[in-house]
Amino acid sequence: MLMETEFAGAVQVQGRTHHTPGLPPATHATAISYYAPNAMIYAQGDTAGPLYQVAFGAVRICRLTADGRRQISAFHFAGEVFGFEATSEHHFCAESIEGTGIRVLRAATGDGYAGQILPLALAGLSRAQEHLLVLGRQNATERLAAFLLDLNDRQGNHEEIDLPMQRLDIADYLGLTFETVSRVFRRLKDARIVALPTARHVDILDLGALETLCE
Amino acid sequence: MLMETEFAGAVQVQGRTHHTPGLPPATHATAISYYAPNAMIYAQGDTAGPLYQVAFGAVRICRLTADGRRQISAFHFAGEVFGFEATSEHHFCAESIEGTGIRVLRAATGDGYAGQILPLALAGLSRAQEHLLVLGRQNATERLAAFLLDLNDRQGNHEEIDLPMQRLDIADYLGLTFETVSRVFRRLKDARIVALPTARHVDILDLGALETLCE
DNA sequence: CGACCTGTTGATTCTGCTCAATCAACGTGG
DNA sequence: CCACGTTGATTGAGCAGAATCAACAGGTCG
Repeated sequence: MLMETEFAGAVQVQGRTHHTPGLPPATHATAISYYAPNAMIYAQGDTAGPLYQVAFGAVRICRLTADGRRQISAFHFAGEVFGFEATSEHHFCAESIEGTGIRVLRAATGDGYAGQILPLALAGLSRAQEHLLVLGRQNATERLAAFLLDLNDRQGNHEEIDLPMQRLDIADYLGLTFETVSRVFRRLKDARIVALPTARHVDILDLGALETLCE
Repeated sequence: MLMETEFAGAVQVQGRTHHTPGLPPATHATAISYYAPNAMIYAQGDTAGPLYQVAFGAVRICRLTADGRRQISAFHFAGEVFGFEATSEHHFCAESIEGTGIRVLRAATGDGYAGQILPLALAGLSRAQEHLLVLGRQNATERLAAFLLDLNDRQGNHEEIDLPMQRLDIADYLGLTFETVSRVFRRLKDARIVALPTARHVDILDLGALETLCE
């Protein structure tokens, strides 16, 4: 569905004016920067400030440890806003997953906008806390079930999920290995709870069973 | 160090006027409610609104799954503010760990205060994201080391840590069992990295080693 | 004192990781 | 067109770390 041109960085694209979910009121369309798949939007250690909104595509927010382990703290899709930081420095990095358009909203330092930013920050906090429960207390099957239900919600509850990210990204988000993610998909398939027409497309066959799996 | 009277609920105590870390400017001292150990401050499902500040004591923010597993998303100590919610309903519950004094700050709905609340919410988000890395990608030893370093920081870097919470609380915070927490303490003791004069008091003997443990 | 709670330690089990092979899809270049 | 290399995904075998089950010690409180 997206352009697959090959830029290392970003390029300006004409912005559109429609309002997407998560966009604060009184924000006007700005230019959209295009990022090729797996491009860095900001890095760990970069100066923080502006907020970013996904126009199209998908973004992963991740962090690397010294020995190469990676934790993805969140995925962001069209309409969602990311880039909040408590300090002036980014503790995580943001990367495009597929070809992705990004709007830069504004510097987050303006106090007059705090009332608009606060709900977004609180939503992010809530999502992170929810994910703590998954990482701290759920097994591999429950983790993947929770992930699929989350994606299903965010993609309109059509029970047909598009996975823009590869198995390693899912694994690093769920605190598993990509082999385990693959095996759990297999188990869900064998149990006729989901179908996998392709590796990047999931049909939910038994929504109730999936919900039961993560309580 | 604290009163251990036995109230099921809270009782009003005279508030003091000094400023503690994390207290937003222009907030004046209000009455302090006293909570006995293990008292509920708010429950999962309660209506959200006001923010709370720990005057003295310690609080755990936790969530239970249907089958009884528990995840503690955060601990809060004197001066810290908690009670943020993205929706009008609490998704987590807050409980006192020991005898604890709580100030109710104000209804969080006033937009004029968003500029004061936002930094606190962002700090909470940052802490939650940090904890995602611990739960998703670190082993038992690394988790406990990170926990001890965090507490050491928050208690003034004296390398003498006071643990107000029991092993089960630590376990539910770190996504482990209390037996594993106990065993890791043993290993750190055997390695002369910490000493445990009592089960609730930790002396850090080798700060560098502890820091190396969690990269 | 006895009951209970917290914490420690041991034995065993099991989930998910590591290491490794295989396969399919895709792109490139001869 | 096919040979080759690469990347992503799947699957298998064996292992390790943490969970589970269980026993026990020390302290506190009725």
